[in-house]
Amino acid sequence: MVVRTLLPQDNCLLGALSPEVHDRWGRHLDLVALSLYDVVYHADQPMRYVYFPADAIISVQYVLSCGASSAPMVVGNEALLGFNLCRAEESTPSRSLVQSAGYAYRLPRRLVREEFNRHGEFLSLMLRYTQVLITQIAQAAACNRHHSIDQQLCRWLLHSLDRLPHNRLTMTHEFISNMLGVRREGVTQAATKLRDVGVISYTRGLITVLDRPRLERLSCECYRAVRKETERLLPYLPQCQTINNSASVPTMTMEGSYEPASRSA
Amino acid sequence: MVVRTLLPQDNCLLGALSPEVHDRWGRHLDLVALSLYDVVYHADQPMRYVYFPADAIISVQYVLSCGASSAPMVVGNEALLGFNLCRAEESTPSRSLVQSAGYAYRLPRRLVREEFNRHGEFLSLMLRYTQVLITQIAQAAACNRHHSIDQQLCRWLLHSLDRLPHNRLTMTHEFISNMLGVRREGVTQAATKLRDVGVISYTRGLITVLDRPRLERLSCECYRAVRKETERLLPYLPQCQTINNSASVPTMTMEGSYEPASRSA
DNA sequence: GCGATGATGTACGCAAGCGCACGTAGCCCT
DNA sequence: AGGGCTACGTGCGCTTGCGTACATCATCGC
Repeated sequence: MVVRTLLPQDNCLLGALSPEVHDRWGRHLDLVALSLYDVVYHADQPMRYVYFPADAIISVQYVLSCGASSAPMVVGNEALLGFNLCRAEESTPSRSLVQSAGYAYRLPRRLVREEFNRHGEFLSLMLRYTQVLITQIAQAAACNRHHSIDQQLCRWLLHSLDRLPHNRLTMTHEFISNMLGVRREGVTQAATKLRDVGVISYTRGLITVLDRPRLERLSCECYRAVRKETERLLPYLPQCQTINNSASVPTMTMEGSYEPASRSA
Repeated sequence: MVVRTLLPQDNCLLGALSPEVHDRWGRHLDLVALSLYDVVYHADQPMRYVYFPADAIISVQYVLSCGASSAPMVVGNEALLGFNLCRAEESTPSRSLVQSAGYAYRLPRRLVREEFNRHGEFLSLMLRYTQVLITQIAQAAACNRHHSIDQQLCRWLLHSLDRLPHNRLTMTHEFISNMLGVRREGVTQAATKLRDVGVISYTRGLITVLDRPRLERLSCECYRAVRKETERLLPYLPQCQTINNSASVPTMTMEGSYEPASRSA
């Protein structure tokens, strides 16, 4: 078995920072292992560290008092988690949990705060990333309102896929349903359709994407909108090797059994 | 007729800035009139100015290609619009339009950019406001998913009310339906229920809130969650005079005809 | 191997909200 | 004053997704 050594550069944002910043942060930067469903931040609890995912994925949830929740944001190795405010060890009303197990670099928030006060490249990157985040959340909100579960599943799979180096998603239907704020059965039905036409395959808790170009065409515009904004504002990201822009057709309708029609045409 | 002279201090955020900042901005700060439904920023168009609403309200919409839209954010005199990135005259994929006519102070974005580079109090405020914005959007997303139109209407009315000095909302059902991303008829039905129990009254395009405490009790938790986070992070805001915390009951169910039940209990 | 556990498949009734259609009634303009 | 525009009211059939219930099936630990 090959064990690859992780480096800070595995987080794209860390990799984009200058040697000066790394000099200041180096010995405070810890590599920590994150297990599936670990809760990185509890709602309204102080946040002591900032996390830069290397190969883990973390999603941020807003939980309602009835227990229902949606995950309007997802963070992988393209950015960081917990920079909010950076003024004190403040909290947010959201909860963050590990969506895909892996490693992340951890840094005391104090250092990030100090870096802010130097107002250099890091601040610039944070402002850009904030804009990406807002787009991500708002587009997801519009998507929830107007698109079918089928389409939302495609979007979710693609956003997750973009943050992984392979095409296997370790997540159950149950988990996805929590993230999208829908029923588990709804996810199962949508996933079944995707499997029946050969776009994905899956077994217990493991989804394998077989035909990503097609998945992109089956997704609604929301995936591309977020992706476009991300690429525009975070130029330090490596181009995703699996994306292809061959499809000039914005959305695709499957022949026969599967038609992921929008709810409000 | 009494014409009150508007001052920069009518925008709370402008009012919270130090005299030094005002010295730098003073002669560049223009008072502009905004008419209902004016589009302040078109999607993907360069943003040349930053707006500080005095008594206008502006909502930010994410529009889908099918024409459907939701307004995940609302900005009144508590903050500003268009500070995103502040690095260049960049654009966003969202559209911003005037939800309530009035005046706003306008400033070339260049000056805001320069203020950022001084990284002082203004930056601090912006980071806090960013956090509020994210909460506002994400909570609205969760609300869209899990709460009824009845509840969402209450939330919308309250958020709008918080940004006005009186209790009259100049908006049609049609407009609200666009903001919430639902049908016009759905808004009419929800509004009728609220009127029947005496919480609001309305005529063509004008809604008057008669019983705000009750409106708050009829709203879902989402209004309070956003408000709480706003007050925590933007301490420069004046306390809303109309709010009362008398209700320890988190949600209220009307006797008889009206029961704004959550969609997923 | 084999049961326990947990993930997935499927069905049925129900309610919210949608699309559509059309009726009604303020308000403005001439 | 009256006509027209626009906003509001209301009903009907339909679809999506929800809640519930239960069946199947893969994996894991023993």
